[in-house]
Amino acid sequence: MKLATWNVNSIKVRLPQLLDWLAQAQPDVVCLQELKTEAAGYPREALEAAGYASAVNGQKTYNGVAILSRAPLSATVADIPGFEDAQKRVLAATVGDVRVLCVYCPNGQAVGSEKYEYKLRWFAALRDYLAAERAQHPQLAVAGDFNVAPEDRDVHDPKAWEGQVHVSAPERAAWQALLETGLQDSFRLFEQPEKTFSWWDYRRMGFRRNAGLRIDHLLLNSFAAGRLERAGVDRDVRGWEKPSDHAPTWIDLKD
DNA sequence: ATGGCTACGATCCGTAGA
Repeated sequence: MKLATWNVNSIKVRLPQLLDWLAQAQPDVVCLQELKTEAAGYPREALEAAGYASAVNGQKTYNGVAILSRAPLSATVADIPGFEDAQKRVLAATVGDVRVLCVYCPNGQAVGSEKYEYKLRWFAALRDYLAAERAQHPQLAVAGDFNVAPEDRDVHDPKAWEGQVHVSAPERAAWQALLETGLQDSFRLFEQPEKTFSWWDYRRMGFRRNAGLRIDHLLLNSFAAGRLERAGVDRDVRGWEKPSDHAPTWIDLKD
């Protein structure tokens, strides 16, 4: 089973690239973030024609997440149960024997801002949700845009980013707390090329300079991690016409 | 020191992303 995550930065604008990438990469399950549309504007039929069922938690203009799957999706749950939040950032579904959570974690804007405080509160709620899900499901995968670069090697210029939002100590501690529910960062279970990133700024030729961050992640509990064969980033997609600022990030699990 | 691009929604600029 190939499981991927991609922040598409508008599903309407990115549909052609998404269809091209699906045909090329042949993933079985895909978590999408930043749909920027309500379910009514979601291209369900086009994706069905490409062979994928969709579960959608949409929102106008901002946020919005979906899970695509070739196999049927069941036990769909939107948002973080018990956490009051108007922003559509979370969607869970079961595919085969794997519980899949799609997450679009808050950006945080700037350290100390109101949005930063929201980001930390949101991560605490996610942590509790993951702990509960892990207790309920033998195999758990959490995939999405976490908006945290876990270590300095996940940052193109750690000195320039020091203390900034996405790398600040409280955000990295919040990331660590997610792992401590019993999850592993699949990407780091393999030798990986240095300076592998999943996001590059649209400005200042960020992609051409490889001025990026690794902020899109796939977390697995130990049972799911035992099936892990490969992990990577489809970096080329960031160089396509009219790209998202994120590249698809994926893992292969043994069947 | 700032903004640099892209998407969106209601315009011809503000908000947001990271």
